Amino acid sequence: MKILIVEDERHLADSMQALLRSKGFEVEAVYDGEDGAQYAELGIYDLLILDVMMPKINGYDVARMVRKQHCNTPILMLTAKSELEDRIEGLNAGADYYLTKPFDSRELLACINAMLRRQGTQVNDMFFGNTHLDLSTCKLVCGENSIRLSPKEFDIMRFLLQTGEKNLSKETILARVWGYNSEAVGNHVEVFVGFLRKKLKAIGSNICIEARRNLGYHLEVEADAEET
Amino acid sequence: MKILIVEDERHLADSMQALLRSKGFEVEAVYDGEDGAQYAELGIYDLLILDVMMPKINGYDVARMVRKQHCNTPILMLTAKSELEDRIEGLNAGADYYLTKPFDSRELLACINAMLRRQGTQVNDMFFGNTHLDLSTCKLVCGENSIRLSPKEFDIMRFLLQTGEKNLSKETILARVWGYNSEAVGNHVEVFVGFLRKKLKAIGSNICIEARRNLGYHLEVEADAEET
DNA sequence: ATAGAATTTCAGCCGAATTTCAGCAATTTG
DNA sequence: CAAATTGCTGAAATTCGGCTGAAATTCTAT
Repeated sequence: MKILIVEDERHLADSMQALLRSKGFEVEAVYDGEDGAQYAELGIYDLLILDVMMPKINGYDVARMVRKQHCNTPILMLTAKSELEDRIEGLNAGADYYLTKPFDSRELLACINAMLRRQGTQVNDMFFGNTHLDLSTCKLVCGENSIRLSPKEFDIMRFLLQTGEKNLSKETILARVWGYNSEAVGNHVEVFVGFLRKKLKAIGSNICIEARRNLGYHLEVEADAEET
Repeated sequence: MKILIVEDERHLADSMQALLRSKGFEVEAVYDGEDGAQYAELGIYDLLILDVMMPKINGYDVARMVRKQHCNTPILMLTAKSELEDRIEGLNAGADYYLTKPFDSRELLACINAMLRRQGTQVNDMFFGNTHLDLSTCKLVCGENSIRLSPKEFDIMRFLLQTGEKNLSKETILARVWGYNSEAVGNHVEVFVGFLRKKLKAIGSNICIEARRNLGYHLEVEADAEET
């Protein structure tokens, strides 16, 4: 579960980061709107926390930019301003929730949980076709059979399950699994997709990882009954 | 878009109902928690607006009951209480948003829109005749049949569907699909139009790609049996 | 240190997507 | 009607991204 914090008050950013880490989230933080927009648009986060008043680009505009990229990661907006107009502007800019500073950490957690719950980000197992991924043991399970996934295999499989039939580009997978600016290249993804396909087959899964040339990968249930 | 209001203050319920109706929503209202739970569990609404303090069953419990039925309609909770603990309880009970009374009608609309926006499965399809193009899977669909389009086929088909019956010149298609200054020539378009015609036929579509000598292409619905 | 697992690297292959082309069909023009 | 132009089509050729197996390297736990 990956969360991006965009907040220029270092102190607040750090304490939120610590709080969320302690709850088991992966957290990254950046400190101005420009970086925020750039990272957010990668589409690799499960949740964005945006401050409104920030250097370079304000939170409303970051939200609008992100939405314009057809990236619909849930957005929690934070602000010291509690004026009605601000809340409305935030929501209309694409935010999903609006929290006024100062806020209680329990409230932050409650609304983060509400948003993730809504987004359908699974906490236990993720299902697709006749198969599911056990998040606590990192195993792919299909009926009686199961097989262990290596860390990277697991990350990729989870990401694929999250987006299901929607397309995931290699670049997005690289950014999420190998990190924003790593050396890794497309072939890495190809190799791991190969590993996953082999393992899916080994347990008799009907999940296919389909490639769309130049676009990326997505899942499908093997049953293709479409011909002339 | 169907909304259920559960609110015991008649006056407020009525004015919300009027407001939302004026914005084009279908709205129903009930006036206590028991009715609320019963209606909500039908699972036919796109959004629930729940008051917290109500006769018979309070809003938190209605939310919990609804969620327990695996009904995950988005819930907007309304309350006069603005205490931290209440907000947290509401969110943890399954609410998606918490609005404090009295609220501004514009804020109500903004957050309803935000919730519906999130809920909305953004399935982008383009229709023509008996056929549609699924933009997320790049498939042409006609009734039970569907067929995958290659990237260039997809681009051209989408462009044609966009302009529909209006004429599209080969040059325009070349500029759009192959790029402003590419080597591609008219025959490229002809070949791909051929591919598309074959695929349209294969799925039993009634869409025709008609050519107008020296002008270009446009779509038409196949008009059978009208000859002399 | 060592075995075993996980990841990276790489070269060659494969096939879908695209391009090319030649010949035929249809339409227009003189 | 014949000539000229434009559009259609099937088949062959080409290209390029994605796939694969094997070897090399790095990581991890004992």
